[in-house]
Amino acid sequence: MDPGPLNVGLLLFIPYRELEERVFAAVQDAGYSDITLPQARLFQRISANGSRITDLANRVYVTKQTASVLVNSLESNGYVRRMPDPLDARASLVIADARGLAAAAVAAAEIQRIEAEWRKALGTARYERLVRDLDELAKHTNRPQ
Amino acid sequence: MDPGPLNVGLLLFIPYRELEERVFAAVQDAGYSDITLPQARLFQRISANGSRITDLANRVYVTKQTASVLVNSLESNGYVRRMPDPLDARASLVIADARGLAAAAVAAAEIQRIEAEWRKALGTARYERLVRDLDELAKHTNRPQ
DNA sequence: TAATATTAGTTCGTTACACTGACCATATGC
DNA sequence: GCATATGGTCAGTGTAACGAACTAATATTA
Repeated sequence: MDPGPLNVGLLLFIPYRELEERVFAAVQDAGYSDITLPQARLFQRISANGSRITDLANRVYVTKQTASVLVNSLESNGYVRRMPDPLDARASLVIADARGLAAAAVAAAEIQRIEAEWRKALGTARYERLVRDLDELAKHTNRPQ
Repeated sequence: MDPGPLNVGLLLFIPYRELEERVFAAVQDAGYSDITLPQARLFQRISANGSRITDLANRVYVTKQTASVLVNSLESNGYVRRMPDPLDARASLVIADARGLAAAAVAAAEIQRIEAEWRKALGTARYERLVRDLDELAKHTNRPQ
């Protein structure tokens, strides 16, 4: 049952998905059980000063229709709110609301825990280097981040 | 519109998803338009000597019911076939079929192209090091790979 | 400044996906 | 031999994904 050598995509995917799974479980266990994984994936891409639907859609790789639906759900449950974009009356800015900020704190704490594990597994220097290289690679993609 | 500093999860996600998107588009453009992204994600985890539904479900992070549905679709379109598992009469092995192998070749070619770009962007030594470190990190997760 | 084209976002309708629960068949342990 | 665990499917439901069509506001250009 040897799956064969893993390509780069899978090598990126495996730790990514492991982290996501653990963080999402931590958030759920902390009482935020009315958020789904696709909603959480969108939520974490919202910037502190608010993000437009279209930007979120691009970051998450979904259509703006889908992003709109996800934001509606998040809004219904108090994770985010919409505010008018002062620069463009067509647009609105999605911004984290109280419940969203509280959930984000739980997520951040779990990420810290996982990073500590990974540092231990690879050694601090090697881990820090990995993060820097990933950052460089992410910059190289021409996506809106 | 500064999204703030990106956590490790996102740093892994961004290049992963970029690669996936490009590979999937290449496969579609090559005429394999009857495969969906979730199906392709499962397909690429099938080992050369066949994989069980349960193993695929674990690798892809879906339930075995979902994996079963995805395999059915892939089977209908000639990407995979099921064969009985000689070691366990309850199980069956999912294995790539002709159309699946042809599509996989297209995917592999596109991955090579992307890796060449990434090597160029980071420098060969740094890129090879990154891949090794990712491999180490993937090994550290206790998931079935 | 009036006509035209773009862009931001929503609504509608449809399909695929993902989950839980329940179930059958085979294996395994005592 | 009987209880229990495991591999897989079936049924039912809700969410998420898409394309197409639409409204409203902004840019563009004549």
